[in-house]
Amino acid sequence: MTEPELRPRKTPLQTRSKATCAAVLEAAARILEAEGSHALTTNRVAERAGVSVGSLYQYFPGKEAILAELIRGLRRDMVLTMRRAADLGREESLASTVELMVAAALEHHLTRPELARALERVEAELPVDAETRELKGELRNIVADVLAGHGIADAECVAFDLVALCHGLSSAAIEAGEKDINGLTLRLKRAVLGYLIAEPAGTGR
Amino acid sequence: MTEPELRPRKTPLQTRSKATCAAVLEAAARILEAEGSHALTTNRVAERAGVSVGSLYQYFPGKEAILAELIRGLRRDMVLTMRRAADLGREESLASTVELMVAAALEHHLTRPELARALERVEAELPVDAETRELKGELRNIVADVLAGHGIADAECVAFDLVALCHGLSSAAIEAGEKDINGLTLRLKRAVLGYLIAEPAGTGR
Amino acid sequence: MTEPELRPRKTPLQTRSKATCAAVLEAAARILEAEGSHALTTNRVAERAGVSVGSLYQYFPGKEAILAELIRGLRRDMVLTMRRAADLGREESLASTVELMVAAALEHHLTRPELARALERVEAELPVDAETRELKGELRNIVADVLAGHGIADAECVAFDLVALCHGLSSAAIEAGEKDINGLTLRLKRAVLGYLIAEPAGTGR
Amino acid sequence: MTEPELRPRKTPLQTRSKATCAAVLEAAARILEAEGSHALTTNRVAERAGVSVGSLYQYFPGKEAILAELIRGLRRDMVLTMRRAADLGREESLASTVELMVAAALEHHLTRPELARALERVEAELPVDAETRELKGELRNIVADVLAGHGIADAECVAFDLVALCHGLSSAAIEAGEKDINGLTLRLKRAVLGYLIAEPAGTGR
DNA sequence: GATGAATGAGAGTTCATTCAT
DNA sequence: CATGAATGAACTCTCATTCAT
Repeated sequence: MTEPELRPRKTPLQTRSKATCAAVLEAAARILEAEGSHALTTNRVAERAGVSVGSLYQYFPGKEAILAELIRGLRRDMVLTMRRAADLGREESLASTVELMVAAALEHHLTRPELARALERVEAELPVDAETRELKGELRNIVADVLAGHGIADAECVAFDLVALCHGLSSAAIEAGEKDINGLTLRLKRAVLGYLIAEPAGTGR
Repeated sequence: MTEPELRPRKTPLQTRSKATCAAVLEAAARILEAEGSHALTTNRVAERAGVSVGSLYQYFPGKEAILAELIRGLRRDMVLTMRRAADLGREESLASTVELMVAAALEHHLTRPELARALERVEAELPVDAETRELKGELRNIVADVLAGHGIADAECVAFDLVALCHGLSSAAIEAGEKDINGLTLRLKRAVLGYLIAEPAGTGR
Repeated sequence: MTEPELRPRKTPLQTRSKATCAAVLEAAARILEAEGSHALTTNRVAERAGVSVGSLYQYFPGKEAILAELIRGLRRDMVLTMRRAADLGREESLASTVELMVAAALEHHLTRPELARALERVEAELPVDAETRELKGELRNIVADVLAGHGIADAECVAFDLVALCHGLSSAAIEAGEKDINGLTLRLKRAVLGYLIAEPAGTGR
Repeated sequence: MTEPELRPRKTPLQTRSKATCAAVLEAAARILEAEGSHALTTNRVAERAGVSVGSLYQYFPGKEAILAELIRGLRRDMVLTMRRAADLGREESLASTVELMVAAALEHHLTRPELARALERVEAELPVDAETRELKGELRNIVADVLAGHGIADAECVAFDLVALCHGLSSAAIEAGEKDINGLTLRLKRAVLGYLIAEPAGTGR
């Protein structure tokens, strides 16, 4: 099984190329959120992007590469948003910082919920490329750093759990059609702070 | 867009039929966990099941119906396991009951982790059929009943959150290759009990 | 290209067999007239006939044989009806006899119009079997005999033309949804008598 | 029952496209006349056209659309031929005009008899598209105009009958292997003029 | 004889990708 | 470089026919 190339073919420097590239990505995103991944065909993407299939293949080695790039884009955004939240919360109480970060995490599900959902599913079926893996690690590191800064033990593992648990909760809520974002933020905060407060179980007796 | 039929075509009563039907489902499951949903073609399923395509179509109106049936099977198992756990914990402390139920939830991710993951992704792309929706509600009801029995307020919403959060956490952990099941159980317990202990946020000052 | 067998497999003598046979034919007829020949599958015919596919194949060597039998049935009816009309008109004027025969011809299009149409199309795609060919000749002979009895020259050729022309006219009218059968009978009579009156062209100058 | 699309997918403007399109139609015609509609499969058409199936589907949404296009082509030809005949006969006697038009009608059966027959059968099984219906009306209008121009009453109904009757007669003759075209023309003329001469029946005592 | 589960060749159709223009 | 016509492997699904029960 030869892994398909997931990187763009060339990093376009010229203006026109960049525009084409962006148009392709945006077209793919729109199809993905409107009709799901089964409707994403290269021909349709090209058409929607106002570009010929040939041109599409000029910039992306294949369909998967487009998806991979969309995923990287989303992940980059997440890392950026999260880093900003972490920075803002640097001098704050743990509770406040958690609130900021939870809001940041939610943002990702709120701006283009269908796109986020679709990409998540796609991501699970695609071989993870190096950059994506790195970005995921980065995200957890940001959280871990914040936790460590507040003296929380075993920050890395806790960060992992908190990210996962937030992800599960917000995905489910958004998918269930939850509209009350404030309420959802509070529930996420409760989950996070609860986890942090609860004594690491297993110590008991 | 005509929704594809997701129910099996005939419920086989004879022995031979039942065997064929089961063979198809098992073959589909195996392909799914070994190669992912993109490798699941009706011809391959039939071949792997040692059955002709024609026979496959005698029992399932299409690929999607096979997937839907696998999903229903999994969900039925989950409900059963969870109900058993809830019953066992009837006279126990909240902490003990949580432990039982968390273990039950994990079981589902542990028996055939890849299959569970694949089906989850597939489920998100498929139109949900009535029975699946009902089974999901049932699961939350079981949890909500337990919570209510322990005097927890707003049991339904809390049940939703707990199920979602456990799901997120265990999926992520299993996917990350976590092998220490005891440890994972403890982390899940911590998340659940933490959420329950934490005062419903937003009340603060 | 081996011609498929178009004769029934056995001429059933027992009562039950005859019933099965008839049920199959009637089921096929019903499907044909309600949904067209593309919907005529052996499985559906069997089901509709309340018989197993196996039994169907006991009496007919294949799908085509069922169709061929239906065609023969229709042709036999036509010959019978037409012979009766010819007999009735034996002592009558030409005009009256023509009226009787035209009515007889129309009957065939009126009792089960859709079935007649469907079978006609099917017949054109099927290799003609001996009996059908004979029946068609028979029909023309009946007409030719009547014509000859009225002193018309070249009766065989004229019979051919009259049959064809009536067929064309009534098919088209029925297909166009004509409901006024009396009117249609008059038009057919006009066509037939007109043809007979008109001097064999080509003799002119 | 969703009606299949019968219009071509794109009207090809470039030279290459037009060639492909034409090749497909011609291949389909050849298969139809040589082996009948049951042998007309998209793969075979493509192969015979020296084109890939993909290309075929680029221009036609399916098998039926190819057939529909062939039918439209034939009908267009018929209308053209008939109009020309009607124009030629403008200053002539009724008998001469009839001769011209009868010859025109026959032409259609003579150039590619098998094709014409096959398409006729197919047409009866296909949902009629708008253009085809229009062309059929057009044909009758041409005839009706000629008749009206010669002072014939109820020209539309008569036109309908004449077209139908000619169709029936020539189809049957051609199918029966008639080779004497002059003779056939005379018989058609006799049928038409006879119908016109014969008093509209039903008036008689 | 009757049954109906099983068969599998083959039909229709799509879509990622290439390449002549 | 851009274009979009062409490609064809692969996929879903049907249905005439057989044969073990």
